[in-house]
Amino acid sequence: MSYSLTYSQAVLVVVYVADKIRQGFYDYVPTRAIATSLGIPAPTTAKILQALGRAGLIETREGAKGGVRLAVPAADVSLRDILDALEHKRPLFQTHAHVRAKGERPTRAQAAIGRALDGAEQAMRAELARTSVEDILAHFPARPR
Amino acid sequence: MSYSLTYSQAVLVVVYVADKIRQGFYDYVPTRAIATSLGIPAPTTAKILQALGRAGLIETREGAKGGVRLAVPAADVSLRDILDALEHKRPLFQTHAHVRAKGERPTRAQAAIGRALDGAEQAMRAELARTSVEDILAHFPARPR
DNA sequence: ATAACTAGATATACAACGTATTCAGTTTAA
DNA sequence: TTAAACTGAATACGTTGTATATCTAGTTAT
Repeated sequence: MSYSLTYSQAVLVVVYVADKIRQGFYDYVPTRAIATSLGIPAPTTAKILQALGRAGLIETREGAKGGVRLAVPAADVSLRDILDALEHKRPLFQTHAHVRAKGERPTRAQAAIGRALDGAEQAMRAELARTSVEDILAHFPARPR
Repeated sequence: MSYSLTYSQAVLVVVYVADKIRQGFYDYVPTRAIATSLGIPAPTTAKILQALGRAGLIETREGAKGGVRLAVPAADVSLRDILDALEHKRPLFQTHAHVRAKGERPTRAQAAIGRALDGAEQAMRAELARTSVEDILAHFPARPR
């Protein structure tokens, strides 16, 4: 199992939008332009952008010359922010919800397992928080060749 | 999205089997006994055990008085071992496979994103590797009350 | 008025998951 | 030898989530 493809696409979208600013384009970027450039279907792109907008990572403008642009500086957007925008802090591991063990021993085991899995998830989230969109941008030049 | 419920169940299963040994029961434990005690459907339990068996974490015995038992000491089984047995090292994040961005800039962005996501996954896996089944067992007493 | 945009809702196909059932083979005990 | 207790394997089914497509409605600039 894995995180949805949409998350990776969302990161790419945010990076693309941030890159536009870095290249000196400060206008709103239309959804369709993003979709075309990144090879992501427009409806999917729109959905991603809506989630990012609701999370306050981008701002949108309706109407002609509308589109999206970054609402916060690229350095202030971490991969974790994007994950939360898409996944709404949904837990990575399913622990207590549906396992109906009988007896105290398995129940205590479950609690211990749950804590360990939580720890692993927090480790991952902490690592994601360490990487900002600006860090990604740093891997290629600001100016197109 | 999340890891399958099956993974959490698998951990619980391994802990249960290890706990049996700790309680002085060295016989093979039948699948059905595990399923009943843990409230996991028998076919699901069987599938989990098959995966664990293929990974060498447990050994199985067919026939009457058959069942499963731990193939390695509980201290040598980490939560990561169990994850790999169930998920076969499938990546947590979908990165390169289906995003068909056009141009070098998005492609380089993708590579950078992929590396960052890999790092996050490795952080999680490292954390899982730090917890053994014995660590889980340590959270409750060896002897039943 | 028209074109270019987002927002929202609905629909569809597909994959994955969890569970159930059936059959076949193995092993032990009586 | 037979029956019971077990695992292994295959198949089926229902549910859920995901990705994509389509359509309608509203907004904004020219």
